[in-house]
Amino acid sequence: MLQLKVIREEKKRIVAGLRKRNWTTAQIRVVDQIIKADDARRSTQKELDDMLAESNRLAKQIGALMGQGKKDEAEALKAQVAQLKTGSKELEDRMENLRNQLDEMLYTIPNCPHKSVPKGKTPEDNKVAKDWTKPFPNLPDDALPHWELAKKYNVFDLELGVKLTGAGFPVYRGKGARLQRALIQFFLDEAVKAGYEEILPPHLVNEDSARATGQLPDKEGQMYHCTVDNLYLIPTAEVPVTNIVRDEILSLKDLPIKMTAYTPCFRREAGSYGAHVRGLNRVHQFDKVEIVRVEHPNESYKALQGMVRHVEGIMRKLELPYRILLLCGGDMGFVSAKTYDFEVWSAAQKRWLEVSSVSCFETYQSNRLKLRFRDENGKTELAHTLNGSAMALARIVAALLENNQTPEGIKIPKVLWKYTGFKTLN
RNA sequence: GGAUAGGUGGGUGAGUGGCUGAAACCACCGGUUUGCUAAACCGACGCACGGGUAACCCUGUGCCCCGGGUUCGAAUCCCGGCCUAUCCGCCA
Repeated sequence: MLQLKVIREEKKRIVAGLRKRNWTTAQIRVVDQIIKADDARRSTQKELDDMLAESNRLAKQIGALMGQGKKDEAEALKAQVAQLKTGSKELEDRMENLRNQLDEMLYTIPNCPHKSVPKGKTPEDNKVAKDWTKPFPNLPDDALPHWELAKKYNVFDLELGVKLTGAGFPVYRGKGARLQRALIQFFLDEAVKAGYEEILPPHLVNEDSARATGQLPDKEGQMYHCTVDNLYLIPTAEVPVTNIVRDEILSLKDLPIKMTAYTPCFRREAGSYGAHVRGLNRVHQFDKVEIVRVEHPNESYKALQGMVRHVEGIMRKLELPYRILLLCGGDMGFVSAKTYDFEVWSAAQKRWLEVSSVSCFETYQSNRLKLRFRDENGKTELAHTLNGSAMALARIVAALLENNQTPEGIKIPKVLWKYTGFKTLN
C-alpha cells in the first residue's frame, strides 16, 4: 500500500496517478477522506498520549508515596488514575477504529503510475516499446496448434491430468518433460549468469507471507488454500522469495539484492474458463523462473531496464518472435508503478501470448513488507522492489511447439541442445 | 500424533512487580592511536507513531512472540493463542 506520508505530502502527484488509472473524481475523493481520517487519528493519539503520560506520572508518584508510608495521599491519587484509565480505554477504542478505517481506505488505493506510464484504458492502449520487425515464422496451412502437436509428439497430456487431478494440470511426458526441465535449467543459468542468487524456496507459504506480498486479502480466491494447516500454495515464486526480506532493515552495502527462483506456480484461475484457454494458454499449475530485486530508490528504474534487457536476451536466444509492451495506466496491475509485458507470437494460433511481466513496485510492496534500508544519513527508508518472470514456462512451450513445427518434428533452439540432449522433438 | 522445554534489542544472554527500553559481552558504526593489517582505547548503538513551524535536535506514547486479564504500576504474575527446539511414535 501507499505510505500515508506520501499521500499527504504529494497529494497532487497521487491524484494525477489515479486519474491515469482512470479513476473518476468521485472515486478520487477517498484521498481527502484518508487525510481527514488521519488528522483525526493524529489528534486522538495526541490526546491519548497526554492522558497516558499523566497516568504514568501519577503511578510513579504513588510508588514514591507508598515508600514514604503516606498511604492516604496515595489512595487519593489512585482514584485519579482510575479515572484517567476509563478515559484512555475509550480513546484507545476510537484509535483502533480510526486505524482500521484508514487501512481499509488505503488498501483501495493502487500504486501511483510512474510518470513515463502512458495514459489509456484497455490493452489496446498499451504502448509497443519494441516490436518484432522480422517476418513471423512461415507455417504451412496445415500447421497445428500446440495442443494438437502435444498429442502428435506426446509432449504433454491434459486428459491424463484430468484423471490425476483435474482440468488445467498438464502431465508432461518423455521429451516434453525433458524440454520442460531443459527450459527451467536454461532460465536459471541465465539468471545466475546475470548475478542473481539462486533460491529454492518452499512452495507453500503461511498467511503472514501471503499478506505481506498482497495476495491476501486482495486475491484470496486466486490461491489454493490448505485449510488444515492454513498454508497457501504459491501462485508465483515472488511470494516466498520477496518474503525473504520481510521485516528487514538492510544497510546500503546490502543493495542491490538480486534473487532468482524456479518454482511451480499454482493458480485457481476461478471463473476464467472459455475462449483462449485451450492447451497451455491458461493452466492451474505451470513452471516459472522468477527474478526479484531489492533496490535503492535512485536505482530502481535503471534496474527495471536491466531486467527488461535480461528477459529480452532470453527471448533472442530462444529465437522466438516477441514484442515488448509498456502497459498503460488502465491495464497495469494494482501494485505496480510501471510494467513491461513480454509477448511471444504464437504462430499457429496467430496471437500474442503473454510470457513475462516485469514490474517496478517502488515502495508499494516494501511498505507492507516492512522492507527498509538505512540511507546515507542513517535514516530508515523503504526500499524499492521489482520482479519479473524470466520466464513462464507453459506458454513458452506452446510457442516453441507451434513456431518450430516441421514435417520432421519440433526444432529445438540451439541454445537448449545441451540441456535437452536432442535437437528435434519427434 | 504424544511428552517436555522455551520464546528479551543484529547475535549470545541477564533481568527481586516501580530506579529496566532493558545489564554484560560480541558484531556493526564513528573517533583516537598506528607505516599497513591487527590490537588497544573512547564514543554512539532498537523500532513505530505523535508533538515542539522544516532540518539538526528536544520531547510524549507504545512495543521484551501475539491477544486478553490482575495491579496505582507488568518483560516480570494469571488466562488464551501462535511459533520453535528436544525426545518418543510414524515415515521419504
